[in-house]
Amino acid sequence: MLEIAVLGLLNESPMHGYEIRKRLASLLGAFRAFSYGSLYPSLRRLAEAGWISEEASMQAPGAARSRRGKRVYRLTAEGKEHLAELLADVGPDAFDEEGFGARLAFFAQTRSDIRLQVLEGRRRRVVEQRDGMKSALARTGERLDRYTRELHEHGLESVDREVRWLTELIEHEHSDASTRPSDHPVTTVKNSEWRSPDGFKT
Amino acid sequence: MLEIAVLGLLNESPMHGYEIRKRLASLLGAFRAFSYGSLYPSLRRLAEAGWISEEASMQAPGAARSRRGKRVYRLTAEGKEHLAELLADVGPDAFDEEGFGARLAFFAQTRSDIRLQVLEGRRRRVVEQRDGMKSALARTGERLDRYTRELHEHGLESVDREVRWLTELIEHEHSDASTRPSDHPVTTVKNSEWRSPDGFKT
DNA sequence: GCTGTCATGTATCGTGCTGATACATCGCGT
DNA sequence: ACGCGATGTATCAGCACGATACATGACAGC
Repeated sequence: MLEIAVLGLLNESPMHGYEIRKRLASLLGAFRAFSYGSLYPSLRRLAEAGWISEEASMQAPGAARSRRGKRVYRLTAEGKEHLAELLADVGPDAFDEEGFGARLAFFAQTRSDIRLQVLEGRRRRVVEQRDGMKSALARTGERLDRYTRELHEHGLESVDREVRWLTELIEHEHSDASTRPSDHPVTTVKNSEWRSPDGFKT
Repeated sequence: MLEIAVLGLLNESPMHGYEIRKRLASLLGAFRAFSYGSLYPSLRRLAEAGWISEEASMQAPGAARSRRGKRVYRLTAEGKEHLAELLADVGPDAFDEEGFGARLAFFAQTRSDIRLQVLEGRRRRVVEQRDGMKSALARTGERLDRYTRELHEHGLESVDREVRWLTELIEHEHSDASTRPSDHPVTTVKNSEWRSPDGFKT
């Protein structure tokens, strides 16, 4: 989601559109690279909503490295508030690829308990996906030709890797949270993977 | 790319839009799942281009007015030709995530030398991406906060895994070609099990 | 027999992103 | 003096998504 990414970036410092895109690319890595065709309309929407302000940047000859840009975008007070709400909103959007990546990129600005909720929600989602893929592969795996099966197996392994990665992140988060009370970083992961065989009701 | 996926599917047998979507989802796995909002317009485009034909499969006594009939889509001769061109076109589009996945899903219908070109082109692309990520991580890795670095490292490992996967596929392709220098030319896959256009429960 | 609800089936619409394209200026090497 | 790559803003057609609407057959439970 561009909205959260732009606001998160502008929370660190005001920027030009061009710089936003560069920082975005390096921040999200190959994960996602937005184009100007979506960035500029998004900036306009955010400005109309009042989350950011749009100032023409004057030329300061001797001053800092204020390059000769045309428009500088800055997070407003409302925008700061809105960003906090977005980062703290642990709805379904926070768990899909896009939303999770955007939130993870700004975890440094996120409360610890929210971080945990996001990680666990994402993990729940990916586990669900993995199990679906696994059973689909078990059902139809024999009938697939070699290449399609390879594609599915590679995808399954990727998702499986993501589950393990998220598990590590969660464990690390737990051990971080318990640096004070206990000297043992290994906190027992309770509630580990109770899998109801037929559905997902709490 | 929906175009190649739809044509590839219809090359096996005629289908309804609904079934196309289901088969597409199971064929591409979690790799990609197109929605009706893109599928139906795509079917219309393909029909206008003449690659597929659109037949109303009305059944039952038609006293019912205001009834939406089922539509069966079938690959035309031109469509078959066009599909062959698409599968054999080893342009840049064949090497990005979308194009490669669509082509791989129909590798069984693809010539062996084209398969190799697609695999090697994709591998070249992914290696390039991996090296870019690796050097970017080496340059800025120390300055990143823990979460962003985790995101980048996980992404790098994923891409690295894909490189190794592609390498294995390529090696296997080579050994296949050498163990079977000129085998009996497997022509069109005769499907012994045919699905009727009206429902697909076997 | 009546009702709910699930799978099947076709279709559209608003919103948003991509890739291409178009400008323009700056810094720098040659 | 000249080009050329990086900086910088902006638009557009095409395509995909997610939500939504409508409709029918099957099948279970009351």
